[in-house]
Amino acid sequence: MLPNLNPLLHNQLRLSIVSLLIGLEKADFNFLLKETGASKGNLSVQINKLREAEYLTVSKSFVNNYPKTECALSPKGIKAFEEYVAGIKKYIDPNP
Amino acid sequence: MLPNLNPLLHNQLRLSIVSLLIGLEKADFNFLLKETGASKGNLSVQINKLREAEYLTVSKSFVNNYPKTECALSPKGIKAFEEYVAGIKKYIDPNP
DNA sequence: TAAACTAGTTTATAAAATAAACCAAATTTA
DNA sequence: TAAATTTGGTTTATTTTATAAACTAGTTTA
Repeated sequence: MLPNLNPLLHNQLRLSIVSLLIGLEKADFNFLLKETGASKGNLSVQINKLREAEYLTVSKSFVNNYPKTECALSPKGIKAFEEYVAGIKKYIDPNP
Repeated sequence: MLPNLNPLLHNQLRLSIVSLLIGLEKADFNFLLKETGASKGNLSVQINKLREAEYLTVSKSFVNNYPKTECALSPKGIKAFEEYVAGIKKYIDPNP
């Protein structure tokens, strides 16, 4: 039977965030905003959901007097992404 | 930028239905019920959404006095699935 | 003929996604 | 220097979606 897909990752915006972070290891709020095309509100909410699940860590600082929010995947997040990838492949790969 | 994912297919149950039908060309309600593990109500709703989008055709008949609902993917559904597969691969494939 | 079963559909509720509205601090402009 | 604008977000309200529970309609079995 087809495996369950982690509902936290089976969402376009959250999957985008994690997919981008997998390649980058670290990214700030505005980078994610531009790359995903999401609204600020939606991005903020989804980053928080991933943070609550401990899939990523969020560090806030001030750079040039402005607040700066940076995100980085945690090992837990990397593992969840890898499992999600293995799972979705069963749905999309006709020859497993 | 990462492509948008067809929201109709980016749902576990509907993706399961289409994924199963891609391999089978035709399947009845109870087969899909067993293979997906969904509730009857949920399966009924999601089949109807796919039918409304013309991703699959539904034919109803009577076999051994009982109603029988059969589903088959349409060319439109096959195309949508192929596009979805191409899209999600950009999210999960680190080396495109 | 009543109980249980088949094969679904409809509907009510819960959860999720999203955008709009908001906020505070910094900066620019008039 | 006061008002307007921009930055970098968060909170909240609304809409959409997903799901299960309840229901329908008919059949079989005891």
